[in-house]
Formats: sequence, C-alpha cells, structure tokens
Amino acid sequence: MAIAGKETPRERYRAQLRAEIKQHAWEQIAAAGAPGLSLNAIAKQMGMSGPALYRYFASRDELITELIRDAYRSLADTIRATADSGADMAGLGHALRAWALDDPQRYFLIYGTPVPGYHAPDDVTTIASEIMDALLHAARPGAIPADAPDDSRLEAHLAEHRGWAAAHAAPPAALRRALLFWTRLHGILSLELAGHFSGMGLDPAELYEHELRHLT
Amino acid sequence: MAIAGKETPRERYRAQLRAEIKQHAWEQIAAAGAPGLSLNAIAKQMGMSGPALYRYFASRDELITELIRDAYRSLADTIRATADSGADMAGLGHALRAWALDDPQRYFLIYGTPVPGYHAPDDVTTIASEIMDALLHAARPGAIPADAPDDSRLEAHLAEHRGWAAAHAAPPAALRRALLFWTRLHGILSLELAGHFSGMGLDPAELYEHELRHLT
DNA sequence: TGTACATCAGTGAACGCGCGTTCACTGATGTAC
DNA sequence: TGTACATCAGTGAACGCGCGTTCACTGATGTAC
Repeated sequence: MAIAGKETPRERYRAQLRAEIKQHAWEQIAAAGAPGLSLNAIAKQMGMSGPALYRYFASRDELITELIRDAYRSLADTIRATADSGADMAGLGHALRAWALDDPQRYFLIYGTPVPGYHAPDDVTTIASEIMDALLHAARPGAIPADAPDDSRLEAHLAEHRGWAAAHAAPPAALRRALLFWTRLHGILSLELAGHFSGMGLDPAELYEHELRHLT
Repeated sequence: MAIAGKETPRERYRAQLRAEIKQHAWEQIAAAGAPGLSLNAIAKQMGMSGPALYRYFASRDELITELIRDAYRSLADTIRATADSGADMAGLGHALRAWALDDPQRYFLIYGTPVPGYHAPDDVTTIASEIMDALLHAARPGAIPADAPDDSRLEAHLAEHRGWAAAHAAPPAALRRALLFWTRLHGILSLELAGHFSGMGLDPAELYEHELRHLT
C-alpha cells in the first residue's frame, strides 16, 4: 500500500495521464466548443483506444465537470494572486481580462450558455464565492471613490440580501461595487469574446478601461 | 405559375409547415440547448419521417441560421416598437429584459457561447445594426443626464471609430451611452439567465434597475 | 368539363459515421514471502 | 534474491444508438389544353 503523502510511480503516472487527457480536452474545446468534446476523439489523438480513458475518468460528464472545476480554480487563483499582490480593482479587472482572452472557450465554460438540465457540483459554488470574496476585499470601504452615485434603493436591497457576502463586513456600497465590477466587465468580455464588436470597428479594450475608470 | 403577391394554397401550406418545424425546433432548443437540435427528432415529434424535412430546409445548418435570423429579427422588432412608442432608454431596457426572460435560449442563440468556426450570414449583421440604431436614437443628446462622467478618453476613441454608428450624427456621449446600455445590461442578463445569481440570494432585477437609473 | 401531364410532399431503405460505454482478455508492473 | 501472486493499464470487439443526408419511389395535388 502506498504511504500517504508519498506518491508511487503508478500514481504519478496516473496523475500525469489524467493531466494529458485534460490538456487534449481543452484543445478540442478550443477547436469545436464544449459540446464537441469526445472521449473517443481524445483517445485517438493520444494514440490509444477509446475505452482506455475509462481508467482515468468514469464518464464524459465527469471529465467535463473536472474541466469546469479546473477553469473556476484557475480563475480564482488568478484573481486571488492578483489581489494578494496589492492590486486595486482596476488591477483585478486587467487580470480578469487577460485570463479571459487567454482562452475564450475556458471563459465560456464558466460564464457561457448553460446546458439546460446540467447542474454544477457544489464545490464549484464554493470556488465561485472565493472569487467574490477577493472582489469584496478589493472593494472595501477605503477604495470607494467620492463620485459614487447615491442610490439608496440598490444598497438597501443588498443590505438585506448579503448571504453571498456573509464572510465580509463590507458596507452596501462595497457590495454594489463588487457586483457591478463583475456584471459590467463580464458584459464587455463576453460580447468581445463572442465577436460582437468585430464588425463595429471600435476597440472593446477602450470600453473596458472606461468601465474600470468609472467603477462606482 | 403563381401570381406574384398572391399565395397559392401550396405555398401557404409550405410556409405553415416551415413555421411548424421552427416552432418544434425552438421547443427542442429550450429543452436541450442549440447543440442538441436534431432534424430527425423534430420530424419524429411532428409524426413524419426524417427526410421529409429536407423539403423545407436544405440542411440542419440552414435551419439553425434561420432560427438565429428570426431571433435577431424578433429582438430588433421589439426594440424598435418600444422606441417608436416613445420609450426612453429605461423603457428599452425593460423591453430587452422582458424579451430575454421570455426565452433564455433564444437570447443565448444570439449572445451566448459562439461555436468556433460558425459565421453568421451578412443579413443578421444588418439586423444587429438596426438594434444599435434604435439605441442610438434613444441615446440622443437631449437624453444625456447631467451627471454623465467627463471622460474624454473613451469619447475621443468613439469619435474616431464610429463606423457602426454612421447612420447617426450622435455625439460621442450618445455613442458611449448606447454602448454601455448594451454591455452593462447584457452583463447582468446573461449572468442571470445562466443562473449565476441563483445561489446568491439577491435579486438581479434590482441590479438591472440600478444600471438603468445610472446609465451615463 | 374532362383528360393528360407535371409538380411536389412524404416515405422507407440505406449509407457512413461517430458517439458513450461494457466486457472479456492480454501483458506488464508492482507486492509479499 | 527469486518466485508466486495480485494489481492495474490498455486492447479489440461489440452493443445500441442517433445523427445528417441521399435516393428511388408512391401517391396526391395542381396545371394546361
């Protein structure tokens, strides 16, 4: 039996092959989108037979779930690391954009069109709230600009519905700021990644910067 | 030969069956998303054989393209009609939201995850700019609020890249307003429709209203 | 108005394909004495 | 250190399925004289 903490060669090999499978899966998703992901195609690409992959993933669904988990994990780590390095919200915005542009289909795996009937496992919800935590921390009181609009309606609502921000004692203005950071930047990013600006002749980065400058 | 403008019974029947096929297609998309759309399944649902549908659509791709076109057309008509009834931007925002909530998968067919390699036909680009036209008209000078931020950087960029708004003599502030209307509301809507607020315990409608109130 | 012909909707069989997944099996790698 | 056994990776065949699409054909509907 393997000693806990010490990996046997077999375990190392398993972990490596799982990683290799996932890498091919990402390439396939980048090429044809998530619905086009096929275990058999991955196996062929790796020079092995289809059933072999079932030693590493119980089903296609498990693989996809794992990819979604990894995508969330990667985004959360990126945001967290940026926040830890002392960046402000604009810095987080730039990190988010770079992460999204790095692999659009990975972004869409998290924030794209949902597949009716599919429900993400609980742990990705946990990771999602990690991301919100980092945003909330960056949106802490001292960082609220003076020209923030005075809108008691939204803040009153947020003050009463702050379960998602329970870990933080952030004031309503910070809750609002974190949420708008998320929704506004996602709006630009998802339209940009989907190509909706491409025929318009303007640079979405300018819009993005504008939103970062006026994040209230 | 049919007299132009006057439909023969056969033509009426054809048009009706095409519409019926599309309706079943929408139901199927609502149930399983666009990638799950299948001509054979539609035929079975309608009580006919698979190949029969090829009398009405040359291929699966043509059907999907037609659905995308219809979705764009429906959105453009909704926005246009709302604008023509004298609504301001907030009114347009409410119309957009109602349209999106009415059929989330239809919304995602336009603004959701793009399928790598798929390119929409030219005419949908035309319809898309119709929508932008209506937004630009509603964002005309007189409607710009006094608390609009003074940001010469974005407006300078837009002043130089206004091909998408060529039909309008709108000032840069109006261009900005129309664009932010689009990106901000899409941000909230797409996250809402994808269920990203569902575990958070807050009402995305409140966020949406906030953005409409502070559309600068 | 009736007959001859052309048009067109829809069928059933078939093609080729790829999918996810199962199963019995081979051969290599690791473990226990 | 060598032998006996257990574990595990990977294969190839197979199952059942659904897909898009083509084709030759039947039968009904419309058109022309």
